[in-house]
Amino acid sequence: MRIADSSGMRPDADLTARARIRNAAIECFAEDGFDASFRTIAQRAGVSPGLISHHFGSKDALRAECDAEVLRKYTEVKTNAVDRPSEHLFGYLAAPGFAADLVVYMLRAIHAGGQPARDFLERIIDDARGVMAHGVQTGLVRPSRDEEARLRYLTYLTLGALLVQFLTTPGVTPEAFIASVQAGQGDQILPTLELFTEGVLADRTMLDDYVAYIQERNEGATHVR
Amino acid sequence: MRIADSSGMRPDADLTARARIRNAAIECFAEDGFDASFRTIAQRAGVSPGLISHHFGSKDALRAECDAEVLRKYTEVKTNAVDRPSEHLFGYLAAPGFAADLVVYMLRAIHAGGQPARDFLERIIDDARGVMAHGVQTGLVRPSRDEEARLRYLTYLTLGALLVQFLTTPGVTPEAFIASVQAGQGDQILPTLELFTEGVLADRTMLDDYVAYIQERNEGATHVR
DNA sequence: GTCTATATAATGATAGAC
DNA sequence: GTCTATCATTATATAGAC
Repeated sequence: MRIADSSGMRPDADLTARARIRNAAIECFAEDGFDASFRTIAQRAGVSPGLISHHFGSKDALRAECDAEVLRKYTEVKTNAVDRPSEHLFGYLAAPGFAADLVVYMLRAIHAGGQPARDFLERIIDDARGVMAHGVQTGLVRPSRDEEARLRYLTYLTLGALLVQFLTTPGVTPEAFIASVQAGQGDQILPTLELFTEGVLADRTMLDDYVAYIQERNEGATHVR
Repeated sequence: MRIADSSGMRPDADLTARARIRNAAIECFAEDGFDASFRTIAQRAGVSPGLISHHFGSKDALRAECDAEVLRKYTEVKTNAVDRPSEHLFGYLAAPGFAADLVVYMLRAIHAGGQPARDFLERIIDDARGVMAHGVQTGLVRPSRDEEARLRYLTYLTLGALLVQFLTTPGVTPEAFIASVQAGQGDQILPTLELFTEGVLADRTMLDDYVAYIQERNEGATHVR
């Protein structure tokens, strides 16, 4: 079986121009956002701007293919990361800035809003669902009174914090940003561990009162029925 | 003393065209983002597009004035909210969607990135600093091992969650979005109280280990000096 | 398949009449 | 101060040559 880019080399040369354009667009979108122009993308792919329109028809169509490709590679990286390290894994992760481009592309997709943002968000929540369920099962994570609501809210929080920091970091490349996140930028490890271990509120009354209120409300609703 | 818009009425009529343009721009920027065109803004202000250039010179200059005005009104609303309700207060909060425009404008500023995003972020953190310090002082909020780092991280989290939800809510007006947030959209009250009261991790070992590591590192550094 | 050249639309900014 | 008309730029998309 022959796999196109199983080596660690830059897979530019033996790809069709169409695929090169798509990959260049993913990089440009990650670096500059989705208002990256055809000229920029064409230059990176080594083709003329007109060829992009010729192959993809419209910018929306180009972006749709990029979205799909990013999700596909994201799935690939994730499943490879769960399994034991295979030969496949290194080909992707060794390429400098590749996983970074994936993550930053998804941030850009959320940033741009619209239906694609919702699709990516749901996909991220789906993945987090498995991680959280596993954490609860192994006893690492507390059970929640509403697992689904917690899952979504925690995703909003963590994804949003990443986005805010990305947007307010001046002129950073995807690789540099992801590297700084992995290094625990700005002393965030301690506050993260504090919040996730101890919370921030000093006593339980607000939570307990609200839980009691919810229970009363539900009992009342059951009564009516 | 005569105050221009002390009444509860729409303050359009007796404002100069320049001020009407600025206010219209703030509304347009909040609703459509900063790529709202001069034509859109001019239409809302009831003037011609050319007049915007004539008064403000450039779009950046217009936005700078809008930023300043939003920050000014934000300060005004905040200080009025802290003091007892005065006559001034109602004039602003009664106007439908006014506080909403302020909040959403700031979200848009973060969203657009660059130096203005950093300015607004720092301003929000500054305000949160007082709130957190007060919470710790009254015993409502746990003290942190690094108050400043926690402050910043909590701001990233909460502001980011707001931004992600705003970006992934289809075609929502500023007023509707803020209203849904105030109503506790999507069952977020419970997970928020859970997280802030109990955290999510089941035991303390990760936090305790990290705190011990930090202390060792600091002692080592002190030794070297 | 690929390029060059061009059409078309929208934007911010400018000039001059009133 | 305000408007109309226009310019210059940029973007995507298209047409036709090679």
